[in-house]
Amino acid sequence: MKPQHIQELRAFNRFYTNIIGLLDRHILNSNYSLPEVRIMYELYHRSALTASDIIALFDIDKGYLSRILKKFEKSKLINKISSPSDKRAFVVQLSSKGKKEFETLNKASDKQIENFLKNLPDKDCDDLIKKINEAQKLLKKGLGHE
Amino acid sequence: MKPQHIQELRAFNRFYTNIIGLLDRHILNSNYSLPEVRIMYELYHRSALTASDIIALFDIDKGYLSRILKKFEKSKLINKISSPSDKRAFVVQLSSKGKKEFETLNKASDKQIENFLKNLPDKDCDDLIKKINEAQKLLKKGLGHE
DNA sequence: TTATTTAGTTGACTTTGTCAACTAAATTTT
DNA sequence: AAAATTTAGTTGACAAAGTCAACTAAATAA
Repeated sequence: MKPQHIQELRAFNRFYTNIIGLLDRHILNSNYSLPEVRIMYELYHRSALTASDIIALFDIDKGYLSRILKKFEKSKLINKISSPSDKRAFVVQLSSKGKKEFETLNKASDKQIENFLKNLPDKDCDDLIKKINEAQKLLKKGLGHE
Repeated sequence: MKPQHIQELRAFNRFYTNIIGLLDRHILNSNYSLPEVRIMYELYHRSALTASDIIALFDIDKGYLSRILKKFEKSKLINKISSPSDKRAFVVQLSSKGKKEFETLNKASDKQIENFLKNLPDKDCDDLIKKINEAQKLLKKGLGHE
């Protein structure tokens, strides 16, 4: 690794922090915070998780999570099913209202990205996706050795 | 652009949000918040900016910025030089203490990235940087048409 | 059985960020 | 040039986001 590499990766990080910030701003105009949406995302895709699972996934404070789930419960986005095998724990699932809500957010995010990509000629778009996929693969390789 | 592209870019965004979050956690153990460090970064590299310049750069709330600069001033990281041409405005510069402080943070960030990259074989590292640079170029092209 | 650990909750708190009202100087309009 | 508007930055009041530690109750280990 050359010293230059460090500087270039950091430059990319600054750049991409801005992009992500821009995209996230969008979500922040919804009624949900970033962590909330990410939790919904996981619940949507994994169907059932305990609070502890979510803590492990995101390394989020358990008090904070507890409140987020309480908010979700209050607005009927989730069902808490108390685990029969462990009476302290419960499994969380998105309710159908929760699923619908997530799908709405998800579609909006898709639209946003679509809108962004549509300014890029097809060839460039194809290239871009190839490159980020390859980059991601390499990054994962790097992380694997942590 | 194919529908698949949207999904892949979004997957990358989720992935990279985690990476950035991981890297930033580091800064958050320093005595500075992310916006603070980013402001220092700009001051370090551009040498002199007005508060309005900074607002334009980051699209940050001016009240919030005002307090950040006040904090910097209190800990003698910056000098406020009131502009002779506009008595409402002032130009901000890092003091030598401020420069030193930033350099310390900056070195720690370099180390962190170095540490991350050192797990990646040289060839991969080279590839990775090429790919993110190319991706960045394409992304900028996309943004240019917004 | 006692001790320890684990799952989740709650209260008190800090940090981060937003909003609107405000002062003073600069600029535009008439 | 006087009045009206805009711009630069500050301040107070507040909301949202996040942290920390004490707590209950159940599970597991000694």
